Amino acid sequence: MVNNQSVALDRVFHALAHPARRTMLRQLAEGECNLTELAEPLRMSFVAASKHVRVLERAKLVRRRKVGRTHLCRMETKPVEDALKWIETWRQTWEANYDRLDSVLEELKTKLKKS
Amino acid sequence: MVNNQSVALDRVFHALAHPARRTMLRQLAEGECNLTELAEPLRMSFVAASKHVRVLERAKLVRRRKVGRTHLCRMETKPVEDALKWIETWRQTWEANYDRLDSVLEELKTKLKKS
DNA sequence: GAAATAGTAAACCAACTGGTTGACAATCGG
DNA sequence: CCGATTGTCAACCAGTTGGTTTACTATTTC
Repeated sequence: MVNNQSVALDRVFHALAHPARRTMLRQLAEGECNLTELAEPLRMSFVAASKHVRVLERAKLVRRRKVGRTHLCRMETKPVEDALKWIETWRQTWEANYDRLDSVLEELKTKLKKS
Repeated sequence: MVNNQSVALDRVFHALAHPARRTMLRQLAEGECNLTELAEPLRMSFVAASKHVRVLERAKLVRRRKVGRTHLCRMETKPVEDALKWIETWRQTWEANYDRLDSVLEELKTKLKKS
């Protein structure tokens, strides 16, 4: 059935995996921009930049609002929070286990010193 | 010059952008595994799984240790922490700006009520 | 109404992804 | 030594990504 939540995560992480899109997201964090403003700092054609915006939209990291002939883009934070939540759960597991591992190693080291 | 830090982030986010690799990472958070153990829960050939492990290695999320004929994989957390740090910085910006936007909107609403 | 601006759509391309199969190498257990 | 296990490598393939160019639409501005 290929979980929906999983597909959403796929898209978010994929969206974050390109420097041009991360640049856009940092810019969008400052506030709404239109496509021209988003494309301007990038060393690529306007069309290419427009495609990157679409990737961000597919990941629901960006919502678009048409105002006259310009398309204003606004950042959406929820999908990022979901991604962070996934990482956080994962982190809890590894911290539990790796901390345990570390204390086992520490115990071994202490025992070795005593012997 | 295409920043090195940026390439590292590209790889980490790309590594996280596939469900099979996330499954592997969740499993690795429990402790070291060999390739067979990592491949077993996935509905794909062993070779395909092995390629996913290589993607995780390229992102430095996994280190490999050869023990006899088995390859033990261990998770590395630093690259994830770096990725989280990037998101955190980004979040600080958007919280600053979107909170400000929200209070501006709140102020407007109050003024409207009064008039 | 004509020119400039903001953006989409379509065609194309090289490179990469994610999967397969088949053949091989190395190691372990009897 | 032989068979099973663990894993690699190479070739192949269809689909996606990330970029280009060229042509088009829609809106604003003069």
